Amino acid sequence: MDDDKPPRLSKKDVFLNYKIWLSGITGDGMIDETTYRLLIEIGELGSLKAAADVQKISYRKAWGDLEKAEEILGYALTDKQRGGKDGGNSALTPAALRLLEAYHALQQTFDDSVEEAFNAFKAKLKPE
Amino acid sequence: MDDDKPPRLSKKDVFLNYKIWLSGITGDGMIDETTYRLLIEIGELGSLKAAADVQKISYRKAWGDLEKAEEILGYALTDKQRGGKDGGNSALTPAALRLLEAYHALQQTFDDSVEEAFNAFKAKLKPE
DNA sequence: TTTCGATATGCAATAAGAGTCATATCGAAA
DNA sequence: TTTCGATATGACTCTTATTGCATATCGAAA
Repeated sequence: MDDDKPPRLSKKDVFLNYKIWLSGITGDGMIDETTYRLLIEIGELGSLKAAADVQKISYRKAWGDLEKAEEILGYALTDKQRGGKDGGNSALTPAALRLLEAYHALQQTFDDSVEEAFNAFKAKLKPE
Repeated sequence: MDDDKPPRLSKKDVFLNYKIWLSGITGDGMIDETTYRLLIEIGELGSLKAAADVQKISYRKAWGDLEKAEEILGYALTDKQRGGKDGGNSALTPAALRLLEAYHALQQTFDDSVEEAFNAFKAKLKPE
């Protein structure tokens, strides 16, 4: 009795959104999806500036986000070099790699439980 | 081997935060914790203004939030009366009651899975 | 020793969201 | 038919976040 019609999008469809982030006790600053992706790109491109460009956020913000992230955790996420022919570069620390992996797992867990919870939600709401 | 030391708070402790919300396809407006609590209070107090006051948000915002919520869902969450001796009043529709119940269950599911996921996260991060 | 481009950082300009203020509308009860 | 207080809504102000701009610093390679 399970019909497999593809779920049609109606103008009145409702979606569940969520956002998770890490913070320190002060609540000042956070490590969220933006920070996560920024770090991923830094690891990939070896440059904070390049990572900021790819993520389409200002270098100013990217730099600040990274600063906050390291402040919250209390340890460095990147090794940064200034100067040199190419102007400088940034690389992820081993700690950053662990963070990314753990954060990714966290997101995955959420994605899973979100879908499940949302299905239950819609089922409850359905009988208009 | 499980020592029951109360978890000490260090300046470098990290906390997991999350937020969930419902939205329509347009992404304009949302139904979140604020809306949820506002509706609860409306049901309790029979007045949007009173609910806004209790929640310590401006009537302007409360009204707008409610407007958006109903727009997203495509049906009324409140029956509103203007005029009369007491100036008017608001009451929840049966649909609103269902929404609140479903939303609450959604939050509950999250609260549970969050704690679990975060514990796993911290365990992964621990081996500094 | 000059050069080049990324890192580093302050600060003014903007944009987005929420709050404040003002004002209109409504209708049961006095 | 006057009154009172909540609903309704525009418009402006305030806050906070982000962008944008300017400017300094660094150091390997040419």
